[in-house]
Amino acid sequence: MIKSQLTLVFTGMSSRKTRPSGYEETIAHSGHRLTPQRREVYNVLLDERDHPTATEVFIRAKKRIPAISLATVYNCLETLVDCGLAKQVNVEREATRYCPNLQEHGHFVCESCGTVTDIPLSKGRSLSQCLSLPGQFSVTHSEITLRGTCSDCTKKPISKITH
Amino acid sequence: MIKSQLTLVFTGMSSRKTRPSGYEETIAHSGHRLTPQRREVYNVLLDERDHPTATEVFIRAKKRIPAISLATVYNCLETLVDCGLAKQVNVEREATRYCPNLQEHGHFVCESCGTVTDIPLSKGRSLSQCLSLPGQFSVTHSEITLRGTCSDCTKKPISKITH
DNA sequence: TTTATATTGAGACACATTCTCATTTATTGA
DNA sequence: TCAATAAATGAGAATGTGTCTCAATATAAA
Repeated sequence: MIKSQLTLVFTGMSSRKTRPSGYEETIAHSGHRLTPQRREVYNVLLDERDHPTATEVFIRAKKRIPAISLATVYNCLETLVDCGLAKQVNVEREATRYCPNLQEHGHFVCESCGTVTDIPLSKGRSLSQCLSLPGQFSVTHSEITLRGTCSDCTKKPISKITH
Repeated sequence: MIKSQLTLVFTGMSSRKTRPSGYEETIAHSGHRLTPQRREVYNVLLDERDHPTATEVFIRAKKRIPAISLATVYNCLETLVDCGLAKQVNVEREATRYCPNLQEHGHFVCESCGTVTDIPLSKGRSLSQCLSLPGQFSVTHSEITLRGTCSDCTKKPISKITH
């Protein structure tokens, strides 16, 4: 019964773009179980690459698993981050957003429409090269965020952010 | 009475390093008043460049103005940011920190001891050069944060963060 | 002075996130 | 197959940071 439902889920997923092959193994091998909730939360991230917050993921996941709770969404997102399948993106002190893009990249936040866009690094550059770091500092993570006006809003400057 | 106290405060301040000359005018000309509370909150930032949170500023400011409240510290910090005399520094979703360094710079967060260090940009670089930004994107602010192990903790790796 | 405006600060509030813990689900080992 | 064990879910309470409200106070302008 539940098994067949999972099969459907799998069928639906095979059309999703750029899903890392073996993501199920990634979860399993991290010592976590691949539950229906985790699977769907991950699908939500893959389906719309717009850096949703936990609450937004919750709303989208509810369409697929109506009984899912916000706490579970938080748990699932944490698991995905643990496994390395998603990254947290923090903009100022707004709610944390989630991003399944595993390449090293920066983010652009449009102050007009609020969208968060992935921006690739300049070719052959790493972020820590941008700073003149004193010796003995060893970097494990780096993060860069730009703010301004995105391409769309530059073209039609009428639409203002409404939230 | 209060006037003479302020004079003392000024005397104390003259020894503070790299205080922008004319900071009083900066506040005044921004349409804000230079109150004792704002003055001392600013002094707290200048005295210890360790990126304190609002609560930490509150604790330090209380030693100088025992009656000051946390809400006022928040108000004062907001005013200083408005005037451009301080910047907010957000690390993950931790409490916002405040920084009176007005040069464009990045931050290094030590995952061992928790300190936040200012890191100057590489000579002749701007942050947006690190990313390959599509046309039509215009940048107004940029922010870079590195995480890892700082110089001190590399040397003595015993001390671990305890909070 | 008198009036208008700005600031302070106590407490209530908003929000994102985490915690607790009973229930459910899955896995392992006889 | 059937416990026994382990892990995950989810509802609600709790936490922490930061904001809002508003009355009291202080300052500046007329």
